[in-house]
Amino acid sequence: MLAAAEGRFERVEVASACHLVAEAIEREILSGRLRPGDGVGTEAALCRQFGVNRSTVREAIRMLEQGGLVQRGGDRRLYASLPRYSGLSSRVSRALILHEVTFRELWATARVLEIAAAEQAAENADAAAIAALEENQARAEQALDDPARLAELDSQFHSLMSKASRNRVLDLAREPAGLLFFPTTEMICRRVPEGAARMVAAHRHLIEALKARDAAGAALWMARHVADWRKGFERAGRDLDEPVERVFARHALRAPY
Amino acid sequence: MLAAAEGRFERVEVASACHLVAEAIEREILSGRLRPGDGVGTEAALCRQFGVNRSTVREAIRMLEQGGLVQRGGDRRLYASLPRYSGLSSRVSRALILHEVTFRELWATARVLEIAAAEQAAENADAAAIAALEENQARAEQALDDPARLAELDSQFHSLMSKASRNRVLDLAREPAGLLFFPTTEMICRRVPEGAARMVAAHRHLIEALKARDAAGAALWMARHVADWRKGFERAGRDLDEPVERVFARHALRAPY
DNA sequence: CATATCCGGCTTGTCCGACAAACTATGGGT
DNA sequence: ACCCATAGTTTGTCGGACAAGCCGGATATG
Repeated sequence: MLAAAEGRFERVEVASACHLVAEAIEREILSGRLRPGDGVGTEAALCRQFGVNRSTVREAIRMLEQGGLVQRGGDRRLYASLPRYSGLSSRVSRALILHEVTFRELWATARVLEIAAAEQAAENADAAAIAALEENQARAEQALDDPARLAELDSQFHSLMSKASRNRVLDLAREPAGLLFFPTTEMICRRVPEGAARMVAAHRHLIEALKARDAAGAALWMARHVADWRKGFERAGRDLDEPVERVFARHALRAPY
Repeated sequence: MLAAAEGRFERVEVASACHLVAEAIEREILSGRLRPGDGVGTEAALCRQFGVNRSTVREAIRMLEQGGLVQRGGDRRLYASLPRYSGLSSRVSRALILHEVTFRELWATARVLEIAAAEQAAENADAAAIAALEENQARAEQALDDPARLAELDSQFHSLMSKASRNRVLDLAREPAGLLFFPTTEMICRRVPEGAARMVAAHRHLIEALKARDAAGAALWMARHVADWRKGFERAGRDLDEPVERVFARHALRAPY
């Protein structure tokens, strides 16, 4: 049994050496004294500084590594680093799957996030971002009869749209849901023949709205696009209240850091 | 220098033993063969099964522990577990701070997420959730002249609202932004005298909208509430394009797992 | 018989020392 | 100035060790 946390007292702070070491290094980075890209020092040096064994230091490093605060360079050396968005997103996706959230929850959340991304992209997208979207669109038009490729391109389209919003908070909030949509979109394209055409049409209108700096138009077309996804999902005979399948963990599982 | 990832070839998969061990255990949990709460086995047992040294197993465990897939019980034994939302949120918040996102990004994202939470809470809140919000409101009305307490209650109010939406995806997407708002709200309450009154008034209207199952009303009042935050922020002489301060890391840093 | 106590085993956290493989740097030869 | 070999560093892993905490069972005691 896990220890019950039933009020009254706070858990007493029993900190093991490796946690203390990890926290010390973490503080150094969070406070800015260690800047991303700086070397953290060799394991032996850390042993000397903290006065603990190398095994202990290595356990601490493993923890920080998972948190993305520290990274091994190509030369295997330790460098302070910024937590990568992608790693965090896949971890959040994983958590969502394990908590068996339903497609309804996923869809309702993705809906507002995607619409917001489209709106803000219409306001903030630069030429490069729009060019990237158009290239994606060109590829999608070549792949109308390849559901797997199309689903991947759709996923990428939304990711590019989110980046185009130049809002990193929004981008990070959106990505976990995006990761979970990807596999389902493929299923929908496979089962609903007209889905592919509607998808690229919506993407086309979205790109036009971005070029025209038309936030309302972008929001409108994104709303339609997301509504289409839901209709396709239901037309494929699926129930929105199903939990997201465990199988999809494979996509979210890929390479955390 | 960090290794450049300059196209052409994918990184060759060079997996160290401890990563392989971690991935093996991770797969076991993601696939459902190990269910949350199940014991994972002692370190010695894992050594025997994988045929590696205990140090290696321990490094693998540290990684999984950080990911929340595995937890030490009160008896220090290893149990499979669900990643806790709170741990993930604080980590995302930390990443946002380190990436020096601006208040503008934060606000624009929180805006849509909070409004969506209010709408969905109006549709889905049960009696218990509404009662929790009312208790929070009662306390806030007692604390009108205590900015720190008020800011904490506001943060809690929005968290409760998000839980009331019964949408776990939305809740998880919203929380990181919420964690970063908390310290700033305190500053605003301190500098803008009328802020506190407007805040509890908005909360009151939100609760009424929830009781009336009035999604549009809830969205409207939440929009006003969030707009107020922004006005207060600007009236306090702050610029939306400032990055979120590092100092706030203290709040986001607390107890990851 | 019920209870209290003690002891031994198991498990974790940490330490020590060791070694192969990969990488760096240094210096020598051309 | 350039190339190569050699020595030194650093990481990843290993094997073994020990103290401290927890558990269960055996034992002593009322």
